[in-house]
Amino acid sequence: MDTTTIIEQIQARGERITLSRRLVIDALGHTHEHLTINDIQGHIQAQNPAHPVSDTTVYRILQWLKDLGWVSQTDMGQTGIVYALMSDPCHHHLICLTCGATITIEDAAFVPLREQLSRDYGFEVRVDHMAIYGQCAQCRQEQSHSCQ
Amino acid sequence: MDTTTIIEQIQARGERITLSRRLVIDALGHTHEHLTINDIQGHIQAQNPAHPVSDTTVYRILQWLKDLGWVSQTDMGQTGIVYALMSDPCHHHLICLTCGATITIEDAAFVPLREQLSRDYGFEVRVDHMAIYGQCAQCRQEQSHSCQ
DNA sequence: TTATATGCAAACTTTTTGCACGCCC
DNA sequence: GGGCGTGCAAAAAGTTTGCATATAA
Repeated sequence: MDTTTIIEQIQARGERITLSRRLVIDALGHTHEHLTINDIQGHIQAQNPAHPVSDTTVYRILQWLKDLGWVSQTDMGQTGIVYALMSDPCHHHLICLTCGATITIEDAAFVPLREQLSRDYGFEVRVDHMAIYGQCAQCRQEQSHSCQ
Repeated sequence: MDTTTIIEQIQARGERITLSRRLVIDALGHTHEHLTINDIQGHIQAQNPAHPVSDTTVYRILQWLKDLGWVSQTDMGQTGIVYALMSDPCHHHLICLTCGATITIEDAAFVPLREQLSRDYGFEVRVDHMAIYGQCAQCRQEQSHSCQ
């Protein structure tokens, strides 16, 4: 779904669309990566230097989009907190606690878990992104060489 | 595993054990819940008012325990960041984005996922706690009553 | 004795709030 | 025109750092 469609859907719900809101949505829609506040600011700065959006407003717009269910928020640990459009194709990250590497994985791995949580608890998982911490293959190998 | 055993194991690794460190470990070991910095401070205050531990030191001790792999850190959203001993019996939380309810679930639900990530990516998940965001059964039901 | 842990104070980062002004519908 | 969104400045919350002192081994 492109950002124009998203904006139309938001408008159809009676929400007011301003230039600032459009710019934040465009920044999120421009990539499938997950963006920090700084990433969003940087993208707006690069794409539309004539209309900077203050930190305050970016925070308020992200809160509004989260409340509407259009944006997810994820704590990526060292990287900080990142945001993404829920409409993006789903993917997730494995984050290595030893070397900090992030491994992108498809959503398919989570489908069985989601089905189970829905079946057993009636709980509907509503994130387009999950961050899973642990240790990557390389670091596991290196650690096994030392006398641990 | 009780906290005495944990402390012995840490000591066996050549780490220095101080009263402050013992108190933080005791606070974490006293419950199977996940504790915020304030929870830890509060527990120390209640159990051992004669030896308060400064915020600075609690942060440093938690960082140290995380590096050693004895403590997990989880972002619980509104509740803030919580810590728990990795040796505790594993459990996880479903957090409702609508009403804020937290539902505790057993670790068993995650075993297949962990096995798959280990098999497919060589990645070893190392958390004793995962926070999963979504919407609980009751809020799903209530929302379906309105014209959404 | 000696390296390491701690407390205090201050700095720093990130996020939130109050209020006057400006803009979308 | 009226209500809602925005920017600025300041505050608040959470976390980190430097340095002198205290303590475990």
